[in-house]
Amino acid sequence: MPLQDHFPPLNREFVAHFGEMGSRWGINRTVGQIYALLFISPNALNADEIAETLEFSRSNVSMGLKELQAWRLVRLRHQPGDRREYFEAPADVWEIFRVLAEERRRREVEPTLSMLRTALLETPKTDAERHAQARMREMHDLIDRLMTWFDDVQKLAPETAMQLMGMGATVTRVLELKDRLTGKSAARSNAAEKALDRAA
Amino acid sequence: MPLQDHFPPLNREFVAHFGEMGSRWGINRTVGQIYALLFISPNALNADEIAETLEFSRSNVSMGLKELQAWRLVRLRHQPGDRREYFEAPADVWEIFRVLAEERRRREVEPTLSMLRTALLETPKTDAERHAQARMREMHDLIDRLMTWFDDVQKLAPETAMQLMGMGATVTRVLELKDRLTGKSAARSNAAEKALDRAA
DNA sequence: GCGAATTTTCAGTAATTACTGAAAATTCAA
DNA sequence: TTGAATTTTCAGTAATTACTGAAAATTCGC
Repeated sequence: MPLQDHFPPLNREFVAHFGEMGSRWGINRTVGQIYALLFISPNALNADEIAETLEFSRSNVSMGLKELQAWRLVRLRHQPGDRREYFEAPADVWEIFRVLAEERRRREVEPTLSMLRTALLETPKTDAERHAQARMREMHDLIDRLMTWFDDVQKLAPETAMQLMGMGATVTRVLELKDRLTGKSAARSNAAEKALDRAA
Repeated sequence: MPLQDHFPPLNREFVAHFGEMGSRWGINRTVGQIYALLFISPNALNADEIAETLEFSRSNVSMGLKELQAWRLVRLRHQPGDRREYFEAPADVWEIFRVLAEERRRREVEPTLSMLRTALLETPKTDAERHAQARMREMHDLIDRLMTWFDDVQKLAPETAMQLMGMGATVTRVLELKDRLTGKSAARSNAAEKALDRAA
């Protein structure tokens, strides 16, 4: 009886969903499915088990696992008395999020910032270039700010970061205090009010 | 003399970069390039101008613009005395970020949450399903928390949100105060210290 | 309404990306 | 070492996605 016969409908659907989602990101369908399978699996799986469950070729699984390792999304283990390699997804979902964010940043954000910085060093020759450079500066500054801030949040210990999530309202209060001290008017939004209620 | 001869190197590179980046996301290369071109353009462009500058077919530009409109990333304008449609990217980079985040959420996060919620309503039949469901709950709860918190931040007015970016350290202080009041130990990270210095 | 200007659609084709099986490479126990 | 077990590579092919030109649809001034 092949393994995939033991693959329950609930689990199948989860795996299928991540296959679909994977293709909306740059990640391909089968890589998404392999990751999803590992994520919900109670124990580490070897490549043959994955291939049999998902009905992919062994070589496809090998390539998929390589990509997941490049993303640092799966961990390699060895079972005593078994030469095969077993793979698992980290247990802590917050860690998974953190790793994913780091990798996307390294692969997408940093090259973009670097391109922008290079472009900003050039002396514009025409009006078109002058305007383009001004726009690039706006983009650069936004990304740079988002990243600096994200660093601050991300480097906190998981439980502190999770705490932070429930505290948007408190943050708003701090800003208001600062505004009051610096004499600016603190226009408190409706959204902030709701967050305040939830936090209370 | 074709328009693309006036397309300066600085601008070309920016457009090319966003083409590459586009394909790393689900977005295709030409859509990324069209958006980049509109982003750095000092004035709204019509489809023919875009097609000529980027050397795409007119129909390709038409499809690309449709997709950008579906993402709410471009705005349609009309010039007096001209029947053609002109397109532009919003000037405010923070607004662009907000719209992008909203769309990705609608297209990717909400369907995932919905799938997870459905799966969590099922009664697990096997151990495999029981474990899978527990993992799905962890994932659901993380995403749900991230989204709630992101709502709070996002709904603030742009300048307030931008202010917030510079205040990771203040947030940490608030958390420490809360910890002290509730008797927990407040392990303040090195990263938070650095953020504090920067904010001061 | 007519017709020129403009945009959209879509079938066909090109380009890209994904997947497979077979063969090569690696690993490790004996 | 040898060789069985296992993993990786890769050339060929399948599947998917992107792009084009031509035709259809729409829009709007007259």
